[in-house]
Amino acid sequence: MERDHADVITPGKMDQNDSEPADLNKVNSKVNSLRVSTSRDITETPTQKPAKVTSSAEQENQIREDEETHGENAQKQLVIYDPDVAAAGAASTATGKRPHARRNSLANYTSRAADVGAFAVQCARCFKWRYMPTKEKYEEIREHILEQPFYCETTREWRSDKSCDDPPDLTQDGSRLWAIDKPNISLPPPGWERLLRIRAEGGTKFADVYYVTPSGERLRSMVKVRKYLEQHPEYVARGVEEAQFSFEVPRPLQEGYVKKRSAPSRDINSVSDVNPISWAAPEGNTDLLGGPVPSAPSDAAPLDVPNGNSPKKPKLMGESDSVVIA
DNA sequence: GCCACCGGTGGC
DNA sequence: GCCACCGGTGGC
Repeated sequence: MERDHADVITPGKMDQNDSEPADLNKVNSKVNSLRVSTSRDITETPTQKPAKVTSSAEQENQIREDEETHGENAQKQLVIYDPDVAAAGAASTATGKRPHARRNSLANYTSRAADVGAFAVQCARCFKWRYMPTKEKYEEIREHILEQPFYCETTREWRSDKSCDDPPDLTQDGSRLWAIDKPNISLPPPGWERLLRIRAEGGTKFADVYYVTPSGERLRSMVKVRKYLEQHPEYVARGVEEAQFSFEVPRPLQEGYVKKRSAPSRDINSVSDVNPISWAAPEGNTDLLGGPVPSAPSDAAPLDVPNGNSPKKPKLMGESDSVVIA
């Protein structure tokens, strides 16, 4: 295949010395530096099955089924995006005028797009979510997630030392925006960065991917990458190749986050919709994530802050969001 | 003027 | 219907 170039970086044991749960603080600080303005009213109809809890055996079967059905692993790696300040966003958009401000200072985040706040990966065994200490580590794991499933013990690599017996690092409550990432995306070449920008709610797209070249240029399509490499053969000489780039974006779990394209021509059929199946219940696959999440006791998800006053009722995933598995 | 962000669309 | 790609533009 074209994506086997695992030797590009092979950090093998790249252990950044993030020990301890301080890792999470790290993640947090990242989060805090980027705000989101999405006014994601949770108008989600709670029609989804409320996270049925099944035996792990059942789940494994479920997983297997899904794997066969969808040809994808059941274990999803996630990009989590913290829409805290939802209220702020709502305020600015309520005026009807374009709040086309760019965030920079975290003080005035009237912006819409934002960076991903934190990354988590689901254990293939217990299905609990584990924070990734850094985006880089996340990307490493994602690159081979299909062949090398992630387990809680993997957190040893950054000395987090979680096991399946430990409570989850976080659960899918309504306090964040969750998105399912695509598996096996190649690491960016050394010196390059893959940038994921989440768009504001209600737009026509969920996110954008940019590659930042070592010299700081931003490339936003394969066409541009190709062109760039042509003009900079030195990178090619050093082994940079197109296969190392992917502009795939995650999918939001929150249905309706992205506006559907309005039908170009009114077709009598489509006008009265009639076809709720077409995307109301996509993939027909709604329980994976809702699985085993142990009712997340008080394990105070490190990221939820602003909504500290929200109902502390442990909402299981699927309860407020319809789970859309990519 | 630059660029981050968004919308639109053509091709699959 | 999705998504790769690109044009437009508001805010700086």
